[in-house]
Amino acid sequence: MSDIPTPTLKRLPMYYRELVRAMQVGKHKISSTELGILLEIPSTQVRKDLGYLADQGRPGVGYDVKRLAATLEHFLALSQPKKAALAGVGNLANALIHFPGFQQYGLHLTMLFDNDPAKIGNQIAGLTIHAISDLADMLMANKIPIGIITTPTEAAQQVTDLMVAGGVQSIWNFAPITLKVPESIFVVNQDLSVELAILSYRTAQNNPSNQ
Amino acid sequence: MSDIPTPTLKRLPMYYRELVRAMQVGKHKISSTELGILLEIPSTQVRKDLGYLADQGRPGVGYDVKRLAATLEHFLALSQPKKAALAGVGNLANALIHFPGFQQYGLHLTMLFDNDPAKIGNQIAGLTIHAISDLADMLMANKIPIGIITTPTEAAQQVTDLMVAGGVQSIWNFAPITLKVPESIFVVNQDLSVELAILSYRTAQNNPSNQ
DNA sequence: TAGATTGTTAATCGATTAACAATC
DNA sequence: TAGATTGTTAATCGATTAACAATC
Repeated sequence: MSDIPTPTLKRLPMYYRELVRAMQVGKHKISSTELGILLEIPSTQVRKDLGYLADQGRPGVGYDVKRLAATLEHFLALSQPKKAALAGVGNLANALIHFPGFQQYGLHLTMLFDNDPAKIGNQIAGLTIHAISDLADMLMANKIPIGIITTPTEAAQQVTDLMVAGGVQSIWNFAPITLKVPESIFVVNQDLSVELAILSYRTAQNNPSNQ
Repeated sequence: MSDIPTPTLKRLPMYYRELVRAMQVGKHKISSTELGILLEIPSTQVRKDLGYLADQGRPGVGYDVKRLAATLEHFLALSQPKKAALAGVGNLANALIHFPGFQQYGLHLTMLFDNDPAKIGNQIAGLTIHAISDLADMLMANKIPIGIITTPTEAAQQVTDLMVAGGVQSIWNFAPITLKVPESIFVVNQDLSVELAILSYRTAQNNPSNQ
């Protein structure tokens, strides 16, 4: 779809983050070397990455902090409001509902779903919890483009199918399962246990046998 | 340190996950093609990845599910208990404390820290919340190899320094910041807002102007 | 002008994929 | 034996890094 390399795409939000920070301390110009030091990335790669954007630095001077931040904000569509619905209202959902990053990145969590009768009808942070059986219809009716899955693994595929039927374009999946979706749907897998396993491996490596 | 490629390392826990699932349904043998279909990975890559392990498949037959699972469990050190301490007891911490993956992957959350006097001394899931000022000493005294950072961004570097002083070997960082640590410390950055930004970008791509 | 820094081309590096002989 | 599947070598692909002329 796009021809920007995935590794580059993942670094763009990090540049954005540092630019926002630079703005906050009143910095006007920043060089690829400075950005590189902040993020532990070679300056060549910073320049290459930023080359994918419409913005341009000035030789001998660097990049205009404010303008580059605005370019990234636009490129990543961060200020374009995007509605999201979440299914599976447990502890993780609760953390996400209160996650400040959502507002910051233009995601508006507007609907919650669960299949536990004890939860349906309750409110969290001003949002009512609806029945999973209403998911597809409500998503369709409200044109929600993003689904977030924080259900148990067993329910994840079924909920995915409902979200797809409801017309979502992207899914943020926290369940440890490879979801089957039509090709046009974009899925971000956020499987915390993959990271846990790597942490386990690296820690044991330093520490071959004990504790 | 190790010579296993990072992309391979990230796929190993996924193979493990599917093997556990296969065991649960009583499957004894599995081929690289089957694993590949489950995870949407070419079978060649599956074989290449599994080639880094001590286990061997049998031509014409496939891999022994139980044995391969055990090999992975050992390789990733999942059954080797590893103590972890967490700093910053907010909503995200609460989700992690109740995350079932921890037990499953051998991580034992044994200590919580916060600097809010209203929280210090309280218990969550049987764990007492301690003062940040005690962090380094308590980690050192209890030989905790893993630190988890769920503090606000502003506190993350300071808490990191204390964890490093306390002797941790690995850090799981949920704050959106590139931590400065000695080279020997392994850091997993779990910045949810990076994924949010990518979700924002891909969703807007499908949907150039609205919602 | 001298020094700094960009954008970009070419070289390098490393991971993925294709192909296939060996094995069950 | 015929069919299936492995492990591995070689080819391909794509990302990172080095180098440097152009620009401020």
